[in-house]
Amino acid sequence: MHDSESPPGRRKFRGVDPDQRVAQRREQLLHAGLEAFGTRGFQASGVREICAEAKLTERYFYESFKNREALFIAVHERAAKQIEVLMVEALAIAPRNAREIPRAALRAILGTYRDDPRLARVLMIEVLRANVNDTAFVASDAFAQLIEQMTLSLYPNLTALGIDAGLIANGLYGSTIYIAVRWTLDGFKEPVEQIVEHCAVFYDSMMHELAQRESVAPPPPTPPAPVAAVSEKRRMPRRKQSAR
Amino acid sequence: MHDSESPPGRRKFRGVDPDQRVAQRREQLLHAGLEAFGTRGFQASGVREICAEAKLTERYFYESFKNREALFIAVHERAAKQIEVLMVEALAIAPRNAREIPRAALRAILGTYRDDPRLARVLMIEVLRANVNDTAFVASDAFAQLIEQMTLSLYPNLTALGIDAGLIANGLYGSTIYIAVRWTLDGFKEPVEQIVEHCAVFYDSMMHELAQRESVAPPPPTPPAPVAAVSEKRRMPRRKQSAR
DNA sequence: ACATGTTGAAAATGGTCGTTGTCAACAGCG
DNA sequence: CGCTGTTGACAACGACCATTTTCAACATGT
Repeated sequence: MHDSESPPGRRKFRGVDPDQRVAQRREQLLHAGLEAFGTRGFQASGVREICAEAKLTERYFYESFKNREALFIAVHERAAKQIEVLMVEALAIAPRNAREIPRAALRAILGTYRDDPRLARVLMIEVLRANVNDTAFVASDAFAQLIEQMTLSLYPNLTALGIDAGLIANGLYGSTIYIAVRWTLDGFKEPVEQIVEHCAVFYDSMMHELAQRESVAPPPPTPPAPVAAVSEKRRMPRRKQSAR
Repeated sequence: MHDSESPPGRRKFRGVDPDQRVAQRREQLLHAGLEAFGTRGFQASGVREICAEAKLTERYFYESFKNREALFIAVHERAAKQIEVLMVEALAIAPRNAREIPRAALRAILGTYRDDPRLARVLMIEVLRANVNDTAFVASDAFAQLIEQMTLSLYPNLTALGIDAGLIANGLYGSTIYIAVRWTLDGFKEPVEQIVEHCAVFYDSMMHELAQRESVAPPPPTPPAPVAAVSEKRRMPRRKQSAR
């Protein structure tokens, strides 16, 4: 530890200045982390291994990340962001009805998982193994948010029926995750479209079920209503991240 | 390590002979393991800690278990067996129809989880963190088996519709797990019956959806048919446990 | 060229865990 | 009683890993 006195005399190195070099190393570590966590898993990926893969030494690891978990969180965040962007793009050009919206989102997500299984593993499997937060199970990513938003906008008076839209969204999320994980662990044998359709059965059937329950209950029936547009990302932290 | 020559002079101790003493210590370790894994989690439970809780020393740990994972597997197996027995008992006295069968099973399982949250944590959460098997996600316990069996007996010609009953069962399983985990992490605030009903929505809606799809497809329609009795435990290892 | 920032390689530190061993006190049993 | 199995408490060893530190070689720019 140096004194925090003298201006730390920053200097370029091979044409790039310190901040850029740090960012570059951080990038290498993120790549290596995705590769390691996404193929060998969190537990099996030691810091040394990751550094070797990044062609860096441990010193630079701790330059950018507090510890291994911090790297995992960063890798996970980037992967989640990537998936979210792809999903939102797919939804933007999808027909705005209750049948196509889930299918568009599922196609985007599942297709991405098949194209890069490391994302599938990091986002669905390893996230549960790292001590990231106890609530990784709970609807907390963009996909789950969308489900709840969609459910609520389709059937705004579910609560009058004694149904908690959050729980339903969580269950739908779980059904998708479990099917997707099984597909992943099986090595993506079936075509994407088949998995999409199997996942979509849950969304279709839930929509029908909820529509029917509404139709035999108090408020005015709302038949095959078009779902509300997927507007801006309305991030509402459903649950506090357990502060490590 | 002794010579394996002389009959190792076994002797009683406080009225019990060696085998019983070993079994008794194993029992203590299983109890301590459930307590440790079920409250603090797998990662946070070291061998020394578990031994202290069992009021035994490490020597006796390795007498009964090869390592910490082996203990976890044993704890998990016992918990799974316990849940399975309770579920089968509940099903035995439940009305044999598609509405009550899932509810009876869900009531038994969720009630047990609320009465002993350690079981919930070990069976749903920690099992994914221990290196037990990669396929903990995949339908592999008695509950998931029941789901698939029930689905298939209700709608034997799903395959003709291009629907894989195994995937559907896996998805139903996932929806239940995710709802149950959320309930668990929330501290079991809602009453059991409310969670049962939310989980049951998925089973109800799936039954309706599949019935409708069958009715508009080739084979003869089979309206609200009674589900086949839950006969003997037909254990068919769906997937090989990753060895080691 | 010289002082200093920067890098790569690797050693040092500290902790945990699996595993084995030591030792004194105690219990069964001839 | 006295021999030996048995127990409990705990030290000891080696391995592994995360994290920190050292050090010599190299790059920069003045």
